[in-house]
Amino acid sequence: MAESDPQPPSKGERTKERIVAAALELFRAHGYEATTMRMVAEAAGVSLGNAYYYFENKDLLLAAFYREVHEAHVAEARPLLGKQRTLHGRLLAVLQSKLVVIEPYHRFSALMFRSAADPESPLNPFHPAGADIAREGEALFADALAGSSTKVPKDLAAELPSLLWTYSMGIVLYWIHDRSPGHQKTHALVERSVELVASSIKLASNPLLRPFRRKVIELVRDLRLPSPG
Amino acid sequence: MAESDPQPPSKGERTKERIVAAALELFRAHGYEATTMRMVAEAAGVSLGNAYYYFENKDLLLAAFYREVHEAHVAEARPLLGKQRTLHGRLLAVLQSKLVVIEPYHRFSALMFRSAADPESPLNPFHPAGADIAREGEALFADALAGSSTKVPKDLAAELPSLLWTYSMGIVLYWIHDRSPGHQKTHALVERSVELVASSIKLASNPLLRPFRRKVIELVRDLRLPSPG
DNA sequence: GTCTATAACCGGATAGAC
DNA sequence: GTCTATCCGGTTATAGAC
Repeated sequence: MAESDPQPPSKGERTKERIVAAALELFRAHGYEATTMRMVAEAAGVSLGNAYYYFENKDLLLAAFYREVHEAHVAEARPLLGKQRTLHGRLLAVLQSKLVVIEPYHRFSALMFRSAADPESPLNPFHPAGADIAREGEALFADALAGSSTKVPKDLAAELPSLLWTYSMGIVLYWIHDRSPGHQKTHALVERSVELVASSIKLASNPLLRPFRRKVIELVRDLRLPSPG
Repeated sequence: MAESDPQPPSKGERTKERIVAAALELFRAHGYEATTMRMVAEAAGVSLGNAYYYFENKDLLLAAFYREVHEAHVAEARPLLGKQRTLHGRLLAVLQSKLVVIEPYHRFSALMFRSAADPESPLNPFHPAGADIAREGEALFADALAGSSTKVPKDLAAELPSLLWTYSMGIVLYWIHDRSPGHQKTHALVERSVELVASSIKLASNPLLRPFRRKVIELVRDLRLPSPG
């Protein structure tokens, strides 16, 4: 997204692009498991071995897919953020747009978590290949926060983006298991939990709770796991 | 554990037992991925096809493994609970004993999450095969709570076991990604977060926070996803 | 009908030639 | 960079034994 490519794409780059495109289309049509590397290779017009030359394993293709989903989320959320000034409204915009964007992929979104939880997987936020998306996700929450009318103490503001991103991952995990029609339970969860989160953030500024707040912030700060960047 | 088996084990039951035993030993020695079904079958003295007669898939063997780990956890935690009366001390006992028990399996514990996040997997808490362990985990926290000197309002007490269990899963997820020597970061997280959790529970009884507390409790109660039981 | 075995399938991944 | 051939392991089909 933020890349500028002055060079024309080399042959290899174009082949790689074809493979990604084929994979994304097949993932959308059949889901991840049902899409075989052989299918991807054939659809891209390359041999199986050649596909593996570009993508060490199938998960890395999935990472490309998640990048696309993430970018669709940003594209969906930005304009909505333009219309909201309250913290509550802005968080709601980010989360609801997320649900809208991922909705078509419910059947295989579990994979995101399968991989996100696995330290070896390129999709987990502590793996180089997955770290970008996680950081950009945090950036979106940083925006939501920065543009809001709610004043947040500095020390808290520094930690909130990653906390909110973690919270949003929790929502997605709930959504994955949500079998209610139209995933209405998840939508209810978003509406109601966003309210609580927004209240909590305001509550956290209350002087009475200051010692407690400090402890939480210090905990989060001290124990953040190193990212591979 | 709570089963009484008046019948002597049938031939099939003994075979099944041999397969589990072989699998657990191999898992411990080589990890999950490196253990093939063919190895398990051979170690158990049965054919590959026969192993699949007893265990539809490899994940179900892993479920047996997690059951064993869970029971070791209970065995470790119970006596410690006998010595602690404060909520803080009791929660600490449950969580620290958990870390002790799972320590040998760090390299392949990620699998628990891979599966726990996957709605199709027998290991996730919403799947019948995994639900037992989750419920027993909650029961352990219910005990920790019930035996403590801290008074907890009834409505909160009803929700706390599952909330605490979820919290403990969060700790395990952190532990999985923790690369610090001796997983000292996770130990620090446990010590410090238990303190915060215990304070939060006390805080939640504060009349000033009552409306907030009610909202959280109602949210949790209304949006609990149905378990397959 | 409960159990066991052999052979095969399928798909992710790799080796090595061109 | 690209291919073909092959490996390897989870899983299944199926036939027969107890």
